[in-house]
Amino acid sequence: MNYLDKLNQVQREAASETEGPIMIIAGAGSGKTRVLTYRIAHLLHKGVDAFNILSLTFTNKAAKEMKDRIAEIVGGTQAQNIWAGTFHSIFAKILRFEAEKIGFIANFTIYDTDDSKSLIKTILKELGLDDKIYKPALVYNRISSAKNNLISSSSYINNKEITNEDKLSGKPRIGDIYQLYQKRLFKSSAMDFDDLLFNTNVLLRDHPDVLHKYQHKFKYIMVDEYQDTNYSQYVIVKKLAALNENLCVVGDDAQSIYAFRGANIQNILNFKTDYPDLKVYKLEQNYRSTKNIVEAANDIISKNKNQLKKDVWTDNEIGEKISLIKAQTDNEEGTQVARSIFETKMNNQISNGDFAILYRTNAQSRAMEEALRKSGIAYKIYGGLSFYHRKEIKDLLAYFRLTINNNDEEAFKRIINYPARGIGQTTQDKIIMSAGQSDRKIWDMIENLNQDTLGLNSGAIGKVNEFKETIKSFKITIKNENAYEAGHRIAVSSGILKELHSDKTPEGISRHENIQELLNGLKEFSEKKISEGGKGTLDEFMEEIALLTDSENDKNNNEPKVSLMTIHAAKGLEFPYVYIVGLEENLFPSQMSLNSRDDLEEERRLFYVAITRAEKKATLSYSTTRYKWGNLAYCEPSRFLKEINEKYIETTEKSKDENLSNVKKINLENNINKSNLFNSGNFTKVKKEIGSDESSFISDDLKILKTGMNVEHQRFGIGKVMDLEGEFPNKKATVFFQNAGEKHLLLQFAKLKIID
DNA sequence: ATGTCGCCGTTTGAC
DNA sequence: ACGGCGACAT
Repeated sequence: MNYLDKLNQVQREAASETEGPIMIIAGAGSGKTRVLTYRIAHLLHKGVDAFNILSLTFTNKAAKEMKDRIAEIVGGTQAQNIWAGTFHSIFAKILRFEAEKIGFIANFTIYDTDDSKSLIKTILKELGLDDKIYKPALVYNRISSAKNNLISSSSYINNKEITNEDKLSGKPRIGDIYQLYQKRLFKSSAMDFDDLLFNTNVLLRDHPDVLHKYQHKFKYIMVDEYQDTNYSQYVIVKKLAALNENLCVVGDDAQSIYAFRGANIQNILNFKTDYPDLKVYKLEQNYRSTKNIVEAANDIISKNKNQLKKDVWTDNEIGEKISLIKAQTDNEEGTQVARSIFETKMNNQISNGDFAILYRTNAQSRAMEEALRKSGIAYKIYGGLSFYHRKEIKDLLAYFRLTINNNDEEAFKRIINYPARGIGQTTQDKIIMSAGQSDRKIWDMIENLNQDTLGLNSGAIGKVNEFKETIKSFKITIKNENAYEAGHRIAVSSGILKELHSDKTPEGISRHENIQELLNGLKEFSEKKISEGGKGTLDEFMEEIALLTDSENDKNNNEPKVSLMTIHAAKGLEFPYVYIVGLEENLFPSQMSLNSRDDLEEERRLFYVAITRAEKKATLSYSTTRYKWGNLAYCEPSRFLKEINEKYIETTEKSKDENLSNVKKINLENNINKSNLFNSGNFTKVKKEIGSDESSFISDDLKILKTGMNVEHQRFGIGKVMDLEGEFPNKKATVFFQNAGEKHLLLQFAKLKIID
């Protein structure tokens, strides 16, 4: 049987049109992965060498799955030779290979976001800038977005428009920070995530021979999720494809959800201008979901102004309507979702693996997790604080990093005094600051401490020298031993294992277990590499894990589990039953997105992505209250709920009763009784709600307060009471409080002092 | 130099 | 609720 027979007409055309520039606009669930897979299989079948194919995917997991499926179709091991992976991993590989061309060493370190922010903090300290004004996260974003638009630090500083913006926002020195930041990265032989793309651009721009080499190598290029590429990625692709122009991009503007990190929807829209003889295919038939889901999703996305015309439809059954769950608290939301999963599972005889719970922010996972655990439902959380971001793991990895790359400043800072070896802040500052202000690299300083005039006492010098010798001995270790042996030795000799072993708190034990797990991972890695005829060194291990994300690190555990993840992480995945939780204003859509139409439209696309993950049924839920920053917050149902036509939503007697528009709001102004027992200057008490452990306002408390009253809040200081609103019959109420031009929602009464 | 306490800001998303 | 950080004590 011909493998192309498994595709519909348009899919087949798109898959078999192998030459020239092609754009595939693929609606949700329209089988784009399938098309890409068959397209590559088709190329191989036609005799194209696997080494000439470059496939850029959104996750490494997607790349791996694609390779496996291609191998199934065409057979043989050729599929493994395809260059497939994320932009970051593919170009990191190329950059290591070509490192010396741009002045780097091949085993440069890749800084993650934490490292980058930490470096920014160091620089702020050196420049004497206030990190309250120059918030590291903000500075990082600013630098990141410059890099993603291929603006170097010098062009940043020379760009009037940009520097004016910074001046207006009261942060005129961001350009200087950027410049210093790059200098420090370079001195540390390190690149951050954005540098992997930026420096690839530098490499291809300044070294025509290298460009030619890869243009010839990558005769066929495919880019998945093209709507989420940024300018820097766009230029790379454009350059690489310039010779053969066998470029196929696949995307869906309706699923563009990464504008916040520089993704540029224009990349799709401009594609036609770049390639006039472009062929465009639209995949509009959805194979994934029921009619109900497809139509509801269309309904949602139609509220967006900016989009390409597309008509997604399906031949599938009508299916079940969307259910709505209303809860009183975030914990109850979890309980109801867990109960619904349990019931659905029983009624349909299906497994945990058929369910996913999707949320807007990682913080929401907690309530879901608890409820599932109580119900005895197996689950797995994807994303969040990934394994490799845990402190203890980063600590041990920092030893690996510093051993491999002695100039890795962030790794150095992390472990120079961990476990404690008597090298205090003062000593560290002297070393790092003077290395920072001179042109010398960290390791150069360390190697020549004795002759230095850093003003260190002999005790400190001795201790640092001891540390230096330790790292030097590790260098020999990693040359002679495989990743596991070396890793284990370092974990022991560094004192990390001992340090954690002596910590008998539950956290300490868990940290110790994590280290053991990392060592197990090293063992697996070494054994696998050795069985493949390689060495399985620690260097290789570090290269592989630097760009891994948690979802790609899936343990091959066969027990089916409910998947918990953010909607962003769910991109590209599908599940029979999908629960989208926390559909509340200021949560989804996120509060941060309410300022601009573009941001709100991105949130709406995110909702679209969420709902189109569902095959059989989508369930939406929201809660009327939720803990936020340890306080109870009152929540309104999300505007997105109202945007779905009611005909797609299941209305039971119960939910009719609690209809969205029915959320009662009573202004308590007229309920306030002036002749209350209240005495000025007192702290009111936290009242307990019956049947729950929440502390919150109840209407009796509210009788004391009146709009316009001056009150002192422990956190926010002195301000005025602005609004009082409550919801009966729950007798809960919300107090808005204004001070210093900011409006706060007060959630806890405990620390409120009434002044007059 | 190290450890403890209380205050502060934090949370959109992630290669 | 929680982690990071500065202030302060040991």
